[in-house]
Amino acid sequence: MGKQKADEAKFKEKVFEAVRSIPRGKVATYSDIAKKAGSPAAARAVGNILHTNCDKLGTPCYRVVNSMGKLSQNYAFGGVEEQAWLLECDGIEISDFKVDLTKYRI
DNA sequence: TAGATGACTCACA
DNA sequence: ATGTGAGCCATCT
Repeated sequence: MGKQKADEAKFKEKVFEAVRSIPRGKVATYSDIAKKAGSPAAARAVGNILHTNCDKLGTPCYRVVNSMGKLSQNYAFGGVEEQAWLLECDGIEISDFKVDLTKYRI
């Protein structure tokens, strides 16, 4: 029967799945991921989950940016420089550590 | 167990 | 247009 813990774990899994589902050359916002995970208001939780896991090998968390298209301000992966580099590798143009959501947002 | 934290977002002044 | 405040959800201590 539905345990609360299982539900939370599922949310986390969904978040990762959503992040992994971001096509190459595109980016998504925390709100978008949260929406896909089933909780449109869990943008904050999404960031925490990615931070706790930071599974950059299986989950391209570098394709996740905030609503302003700006990269993580806090310590992530190894610095926004790393994230910007990875995004550029995907063909996304970065300007002042920001991406054009009108162009690259899913 | 409850309280505080944070890779966010929106609304208002 | 810029700055501040409150809301929301999962994780950590």
